[in-house]
Amino acid sequence: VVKTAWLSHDEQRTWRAFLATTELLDDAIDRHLQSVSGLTRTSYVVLAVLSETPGRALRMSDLARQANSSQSRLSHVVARLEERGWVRRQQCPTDRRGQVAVLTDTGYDLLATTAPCHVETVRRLFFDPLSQAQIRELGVICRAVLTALNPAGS
Amino acid sequence: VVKTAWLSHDEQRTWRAFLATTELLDDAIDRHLQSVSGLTRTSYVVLAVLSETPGRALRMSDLARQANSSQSRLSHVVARLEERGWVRRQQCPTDRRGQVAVLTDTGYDLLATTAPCHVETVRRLFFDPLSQAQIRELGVICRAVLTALNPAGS
DNA sequence: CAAGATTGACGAGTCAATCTTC
DNA sequence: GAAGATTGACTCGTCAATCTTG
Repeated sequence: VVKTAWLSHDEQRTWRAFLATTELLDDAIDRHLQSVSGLTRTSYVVLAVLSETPGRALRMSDLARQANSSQSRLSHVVARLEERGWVRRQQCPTDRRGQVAVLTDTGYDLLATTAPCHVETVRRLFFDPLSQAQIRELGVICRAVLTALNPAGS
Repeated sequence: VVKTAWLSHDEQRTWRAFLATTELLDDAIDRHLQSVSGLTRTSYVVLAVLSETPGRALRMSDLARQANSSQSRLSHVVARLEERGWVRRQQCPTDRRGQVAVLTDTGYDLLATTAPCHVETVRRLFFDPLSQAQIRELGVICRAVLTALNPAGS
């Protein structure tokens, strides 16, 4: 019954390995981030993106794009981050529809504390098992999939 | 402040690309599965694993391992699948603590209908942008990460 | 009417607690 | 006491509806 353009043997194996890897890796990283900082992967990425932006501020829609998040997801996340005082929202001066999310000093401090620990986990779980060449090749592969996924480009 | 064993340039680029790829790919696949079958990626994988097992039945803990899921997650998922009549639970004959999840005929039919469509999506989003060599190399890379992630092996 | 952003209800996953059997 | 499995409360993300400004 299941035969319409089925996967080849290599594809099947790769797909299974990819699924398992992303699932287990995501779970492990989520658990670690949660335990050391109370942050979700999503909220960590939001803080990280803000911290790298000049002025540590971004419009909600730009932030959503750069954090690979939907607008509604971002709204919820930022609302939670604001409750805890890590982010603040302001009216956008040039567009009255817009809101600008600003990383607070407290938020920056939290990120500065969390980041090294997080990076260490990423390195241990993800990079240590790979060679330099594999890391570069994986980058090429991901960007190829990304380009196809996101015709608009980022 | 953020300088403890930071990532190299290549690592940074690869990590960002990997994050974006998995996030966007997962979202796209979830949305597609949901729209054509009402299934989650998790529940789809559960049904798929069962369908490939002789007897279309597995103990909960084995099913959890093979579906890369926690026990509690699996309990919730199977409860939902059972409500809709796609899976049924039975006492394990050899261990009175155990439960066996069994794929029903209705569940199998649903999977048989959904699978080709899902595979088509996976092929289009994931495999089409990649060469044969890249697919094999990605498999090698994922298995290397997996091995490090899961010392017990599966 | 389209774009930016938010909200509320609902579905799904996590954690800790619990129950049963080994 | 540990393993198999479940449950309930809580958090997070999605979708559709809504509101406001362009």
